[in-house]
Amino acid sequence: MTGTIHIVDDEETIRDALSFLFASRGVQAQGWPSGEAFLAALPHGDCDCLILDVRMAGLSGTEVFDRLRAADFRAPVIFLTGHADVPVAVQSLKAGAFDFVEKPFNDNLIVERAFEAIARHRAAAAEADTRRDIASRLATLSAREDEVMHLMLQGHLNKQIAETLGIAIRTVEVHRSRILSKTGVRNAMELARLVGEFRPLA
Amino acid sequence: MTGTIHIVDDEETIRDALSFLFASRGVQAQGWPSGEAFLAALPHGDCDCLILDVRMAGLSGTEVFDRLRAADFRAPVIFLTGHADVPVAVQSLKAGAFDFVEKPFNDNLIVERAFEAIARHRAAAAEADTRRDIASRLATLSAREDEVMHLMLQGHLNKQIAETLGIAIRTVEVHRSRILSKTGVRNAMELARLVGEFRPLA
DNA sequence: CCGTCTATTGCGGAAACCCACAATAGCGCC
DNA sequence: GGCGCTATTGTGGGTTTCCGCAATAGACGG
Repeated sequence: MTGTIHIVDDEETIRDALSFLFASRGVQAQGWPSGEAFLAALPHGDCDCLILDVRMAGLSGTEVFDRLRAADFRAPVIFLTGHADVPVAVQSLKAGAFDFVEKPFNDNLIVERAFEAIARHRAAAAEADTRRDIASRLATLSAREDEVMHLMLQGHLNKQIAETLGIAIRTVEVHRSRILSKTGVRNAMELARLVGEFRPLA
Repeated sequence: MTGTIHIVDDEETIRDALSFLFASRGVQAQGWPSGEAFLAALPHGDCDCLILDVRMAGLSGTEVFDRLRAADFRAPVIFLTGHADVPVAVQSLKAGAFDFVEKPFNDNLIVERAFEAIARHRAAAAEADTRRDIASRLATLSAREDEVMHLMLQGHLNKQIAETLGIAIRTVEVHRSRILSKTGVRNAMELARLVGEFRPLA
């Protein structure tokens, strides 16, 4: 497993222990003594997983989490907590946190959770790439082409689309051809697959 | 809001208070004094939401939850807990519980959570219905028809499918026609939409 | 004004799709 | 054996799709 884990905890012993633990597992780790310090650096691209303590001087873990979400931070967040607090745990999980681990924690457990979080993050990033690619292709379509595409995807014949839009069949054919060309597919079925991957066919 | 909520808690005062609260909001409620009693009755179809206490004599709430999941019980489960226990809360949520509420709870909060759970349950049930309908249609296809359908959905021409399967084009046309007829769609595009709703196009 | 792009349209020919009508063969079940 | 179902195939005719070639009109920006 490779990747980079960031650890935000105001207890230096925890930061160092976790950094050493992850380094021994082949993962890079960087510690931050406060939420403020981490937010000031905010390494979007160079963070595969964030381990975040709940209770800290200054900004609390949950406050940091709120700011990260507002900043569209996508890496998975594993909370550490030394004091049980069910509502905070429940709310954070429902808000998208990856996990909640109590201190003192088992080394194997924290590593396993972190590695799973990284794997999930990787998969989600790949899917986001695909969606971005498809979106950029669809963005090249003119308004009319977009209109024709939706009718195509609903299974309408060219003559039906022509009637609906009040244009000639030949015009529909031209739009169809340009849609397929711009999106890089060979036929309407491939287009359906492309758009289906992007979002549910509406 | 209509529906039926079941409440499992060994404290009679809690059961009665919640039953009364929900009845006053137009929702039917039924109380059970133990997990064992609820599991013995196990009202699959007549349960839109289950409110389940964590700490009970006999089977605990989480033990009941495990058994419900093993029994393919689909209604959303809201846990009540009077003693904070973060690992239990985290584990239950990750296992699919809808929410975790601490006692003593605010009436409005519990009602709001329950109503949202019911709404989610309804939406999920409707989606499951759609998937079941589609599955039953696809189940009517013969092995050969299924084979042809997949090639169709990949955008292959009839002549290509014929070559791939080593059969005549006319045979491919016959299979196509039967596939559309059996699935109740008008053309290949509608078929793609149907299958796309069922599962991602592979 | 000129160039670029989109939207629109027509003609004619080729390819692809669709299907009624008809038939044979194989398999499984009663 | 008879029946029902699936798989397969052919013929001929109609419909739909596709596209090269060609052209006009409008909007926008330099």
